[in-house]
Amino acid sequence: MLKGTLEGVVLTALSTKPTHGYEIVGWLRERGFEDVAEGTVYALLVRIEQRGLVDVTRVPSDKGPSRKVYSVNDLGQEYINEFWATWDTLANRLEAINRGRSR
Amino acid sequence: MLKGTLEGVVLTALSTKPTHGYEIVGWLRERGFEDVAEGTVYALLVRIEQRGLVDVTRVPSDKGPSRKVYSVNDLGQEYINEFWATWDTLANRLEAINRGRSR
DNA sequence: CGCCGGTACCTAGTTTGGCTAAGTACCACT
DNA sequence: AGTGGTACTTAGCCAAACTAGGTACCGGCG
Repeated sequence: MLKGTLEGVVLTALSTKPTHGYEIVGWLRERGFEDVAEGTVYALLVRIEQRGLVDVTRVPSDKGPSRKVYSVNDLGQEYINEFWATWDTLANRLEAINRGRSR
Repeated sequence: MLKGTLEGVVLTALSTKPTHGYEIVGWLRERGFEDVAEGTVYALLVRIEQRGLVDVTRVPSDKGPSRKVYSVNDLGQEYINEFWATWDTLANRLEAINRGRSR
């Protein structure tokens, strides 16, 4: 059911604080997305990079291999705004249906 | 972004009133899902039937070919409950992230 | 020194569930 | 006979999740 929302979520995370994939995974876990696979996140990051929604810089780490730090650019910010707008209308529609259902 | 939610929505619709595919499409259109393709709905109906979430009866129509009327069974109702539960937690998580984002 | 665990990233292949774009067929009405 | 609304079906595509690995860097420990 998550489909499509993960991208918006990750971009939103990156917009408040540019960071790298491994940390994003941890950030997601803290927010209830426990069973999002690492591979999913990395694939997603590749995708948003290819679409030009984020800028990337390599940053060395003292605890392991160098990190790819992603930061949201203008196009990405635009995407984020649209994402939350569509999320909002979808949530409203669903809420209306949920209220009307028989329980 | 709709992915996965359509099923729950359609099943919920069917749980309040058993009906056929063509009417479901209209029902969806009235509730903001204007651009859900007919093919999508019929494919979805086949899916939920194969999973045993609905029972089907053929009902003749005086305006066209006979209708396949779907009604939600116990298993389907269970699915609906789970669907709204997961939707709820997802919506809460998203809302929390949305509140926290920089605008 | 070697290896283990944590950090960090990447890939191939599959499944799911949308989409388009057709086609079929029934019926009423003109 | 043809048109338009009703009603269902199918084949094939694509995005985005998933599984299930692999690679590599680093510090610390025996």
